Amino acid sequence: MNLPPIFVQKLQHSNHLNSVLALHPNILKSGYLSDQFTANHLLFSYLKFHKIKHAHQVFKEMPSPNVVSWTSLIAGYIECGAPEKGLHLFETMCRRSIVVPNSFTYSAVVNACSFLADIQSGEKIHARIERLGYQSCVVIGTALVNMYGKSNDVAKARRVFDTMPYRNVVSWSSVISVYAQNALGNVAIGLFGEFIRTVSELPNEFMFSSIISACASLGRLGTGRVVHGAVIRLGYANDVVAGALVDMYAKCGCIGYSDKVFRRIGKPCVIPYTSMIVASAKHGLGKLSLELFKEMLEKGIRPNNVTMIGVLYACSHSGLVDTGLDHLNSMEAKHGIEPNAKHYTCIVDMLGRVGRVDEAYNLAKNTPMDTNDATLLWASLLSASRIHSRLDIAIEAGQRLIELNQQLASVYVTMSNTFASAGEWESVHGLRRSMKQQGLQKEPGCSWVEIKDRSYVFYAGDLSRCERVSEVMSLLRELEMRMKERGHVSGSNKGLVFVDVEEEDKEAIVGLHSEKLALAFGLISIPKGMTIRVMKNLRMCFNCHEAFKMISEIVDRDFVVRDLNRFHHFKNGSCTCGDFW
DNA sequence: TTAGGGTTAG
Repeated sequence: MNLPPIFVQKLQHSNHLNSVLALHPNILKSGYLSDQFTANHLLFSYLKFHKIKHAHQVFKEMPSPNVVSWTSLIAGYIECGAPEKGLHLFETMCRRSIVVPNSFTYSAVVNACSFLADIQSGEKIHARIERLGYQSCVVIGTALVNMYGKSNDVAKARRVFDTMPYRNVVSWSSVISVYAQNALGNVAIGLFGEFIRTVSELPNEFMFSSIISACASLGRLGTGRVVHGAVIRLGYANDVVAGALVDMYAKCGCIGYSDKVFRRIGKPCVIPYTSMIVASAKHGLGKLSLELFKEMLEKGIRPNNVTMIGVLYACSHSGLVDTGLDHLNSMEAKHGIEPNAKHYTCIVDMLGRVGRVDEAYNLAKNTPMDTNDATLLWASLLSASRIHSRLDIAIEAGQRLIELNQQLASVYVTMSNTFASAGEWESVHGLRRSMKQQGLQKEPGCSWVEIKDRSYVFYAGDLSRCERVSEVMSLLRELEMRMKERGHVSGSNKGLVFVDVEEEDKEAIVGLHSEKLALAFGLISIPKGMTIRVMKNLRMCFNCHEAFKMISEIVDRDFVVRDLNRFHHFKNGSCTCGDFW
């Protein structure tokens, strides 16, 4: 039996960076850096400890790095969060033409393009992969599916997947996550079913996480519970799946289940904590969010920038303005997290809600950001300005959004509504003309809810497509009556009336009703990219937690989904488990 | 004989 060289054995058994650091000069002195196998092990040992500079030093010290050395270093740069450097290194490798990239190199490079969402480079590399015939490699195919998905080109991702000669559970997970991440949860769920029916492999944690996330975005509680059952039966219990479940139950209105799932995690890491912080915040339980945040800090779990978004979001949605400002101002000193545009957007939103529109505006003006962040921030400020009748700031926010060329139809509608509430009809008509000239049409707001495997869809301003209209209307009347009893009159409807510029004469309040209804059933659908509208109108009218309490008094218990039969799909009819908990 | 693909929270 051939044993690996002695240094390699030692490197393989190094569990601490110090032992690698100690071996390095010995390897150098003994001349073993010219042995590619040993040098590559040294390089890789540094990468295991995320020491990219040390790894690069080894690479430079090697007299003749081979394809493994180049590929390891490229992958190392991607791993440590510098994919652009990985890509640059690949270009150098090709330019020098001494070492030829292989399939391992190409999979790493495609991965770099995924992280950068750089579809231009990705497509060029894809073309080279095809020329070289590497496209039939399952790892490269899967990496390409992921790359197109991360660049939001779902069609191309699917085309690659469909032409793969061999696919495994990783390839299926990848294509399912592409749909889940691109607001096409129904397709993701359909593909999951196809995988279960046609592939003999079992789904794994990656696949389950994506599918649970798809259920969350669609508000598909029934499917989500069935998937949860499968997760339990297959014994999967990692933080990522648990975090996805916490999020799914919260988005489906079941914060109690979120809490149960969360509390069953032995040692939750930062992600489930963040899920639970956000979940509580969305249900109006800001104080619980802050308690959870304190708890995780006490356990020594370090928050990241998303956790801080959750904390600020919690303050914002529970009116804890001063606490929110304190967290913003201390997050860098206390947790080493520099506030970014998303954090400032939470704060602008928080100030805007309580009517501190000038402060919100000053903050918005002075925050540097990219187009996506700017769109969220100015849209939030526009909405707050409308609610608080600040025509001056609404005009500026609207202009900024028009300059950004984002959400134009929404901007025109909100601006028009703001002018309408101020009685400035000339401007309202001007905006309507402008919309017509540009051919802008606002897509109607849409909410949906899944009850016993059936989806009920509600369009703003249009009840004709809504099933069970009379039941819906009677529930709404009762809900509104109770809201009024509890003081949720919401400023003589000023902030609540939803006027569609194209349909101004219709009964405008209907649009709002349909959205309230989705909440009434305890289910808020939040597909990526579509969310905000639904939430925005809701949040202006009442506190979600309060609503859930009221709804549980009104809604028939029959609406709770208890059917777990679809377990059978996963276990050939041998399921006997009737209780999730 | 070292190196490669898929997940969650905003």
